[in-house]
Amino acid sequence: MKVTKAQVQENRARIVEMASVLFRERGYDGVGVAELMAAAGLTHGGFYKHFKSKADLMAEAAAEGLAQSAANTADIDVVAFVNQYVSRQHRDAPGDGCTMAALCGDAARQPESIKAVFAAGIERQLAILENDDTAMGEHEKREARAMTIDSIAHAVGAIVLSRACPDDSTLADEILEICRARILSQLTSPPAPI
Amino acid sequence: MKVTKAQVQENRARIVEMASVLFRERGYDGVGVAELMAAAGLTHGGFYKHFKSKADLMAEAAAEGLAQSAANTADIDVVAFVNQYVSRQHRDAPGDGCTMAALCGDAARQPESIKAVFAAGIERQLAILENDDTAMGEHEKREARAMTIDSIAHAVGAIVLSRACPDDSTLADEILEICRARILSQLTSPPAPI
DNA sequence: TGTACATCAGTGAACGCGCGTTCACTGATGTAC
DNA sequence: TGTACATCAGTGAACGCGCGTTCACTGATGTAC
Repeated sequence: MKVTKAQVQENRARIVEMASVLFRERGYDGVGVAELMAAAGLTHGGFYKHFKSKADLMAEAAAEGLAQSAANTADIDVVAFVNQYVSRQHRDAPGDGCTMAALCGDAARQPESIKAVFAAGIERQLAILENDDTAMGEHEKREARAMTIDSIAHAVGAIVLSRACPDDSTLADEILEICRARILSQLTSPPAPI
Repeated sequence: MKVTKAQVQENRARIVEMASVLFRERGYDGVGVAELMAAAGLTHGGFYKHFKSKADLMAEAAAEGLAQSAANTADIDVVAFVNQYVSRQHRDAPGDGCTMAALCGDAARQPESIKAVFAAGIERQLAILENDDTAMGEHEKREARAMTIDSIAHAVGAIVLSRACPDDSTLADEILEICRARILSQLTSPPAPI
């Protein structure tokens, strides 16, 4: 049962797409190759016609997830980004959410090749959010980058800590609300540079 | 080969202690029962004389790790905490480091019982760092708590993002240095309350 | 205090299970004529 | 354009492996007398 070239491409893309969602929801060890293929409407045997190994797909799925996040935030500024990022909706839907927040804990234990994908994803997200003006001087550019890095780390920390709390806990919501307010206030009135 | 009561207690404590380190280094799925027991100098068969299941040990090891972190920061203030927390040494030694930073990604996918342990650990850490004065009014207390929650989330985010980057990457160090400076500056000159 | 025996932490083989991966086979597609 | 054949994505059974867990057994400890 050979399949058209277009179908092959479509199938492969669907595997990567489903993997990027399922990995975010349950972690790299939480989803098997068979389940991944089933989610894409295929059987497990064909997996290795598309990928060298599960680790290979992990890297590609991470890249896909990070690129998707970047694309989703291409037309909004940092304030809007923080508002939608540090929210209950995002926290409660990791499969549709940020790959950094969902998988950076897993990434830390993966080979360098996957960490490199994450670093590239972070840089890409920075480039989009920095919103750097060609008129800015070197100093302002450095400041803008620092501010964005700080906001992303802060926001990731809020989501990741909040997700580690019981589903109905007040602490989980408290973390989100406090952090969102503080990140936003820091963005509008940044501290003096060091 | 029965063993003295004291030895039993000591063995059990050593299993929990080793588990708390190994889980932080490699995640809950990254270490098996046999390896855990071997690390404690025992064989895997006796595991179930001490614990109902691996999940049971996971909860206990998390509690142990969180309690240890709390104990380690009992005599320092928030500034000192941030300085040692948001550092390369901490990032590069997860086994000796913060359980929240090392395992909150895993915890998010664990049953509520383990999340409850994490929430309790966070509250405990807060109680220690808040350093609240009995002379403080309700408002100041709430502010102090908010500041501490924010700083912890911020610091966790910095470590967790930095660990997801390649070992020798400049981005990994950049994240740490920028975040440490910002957290500290926010602690010394907090933004106006909302 | 000394003796006889029950207890139970620890051992290591064995269990079923699900994992990542391999393989012989299928059959529609895409190509060569 | 029509025919013959090679290709190769997809299938599903099978592989070895390591996992969490169970079990019969051991033998020093702790207890009862």
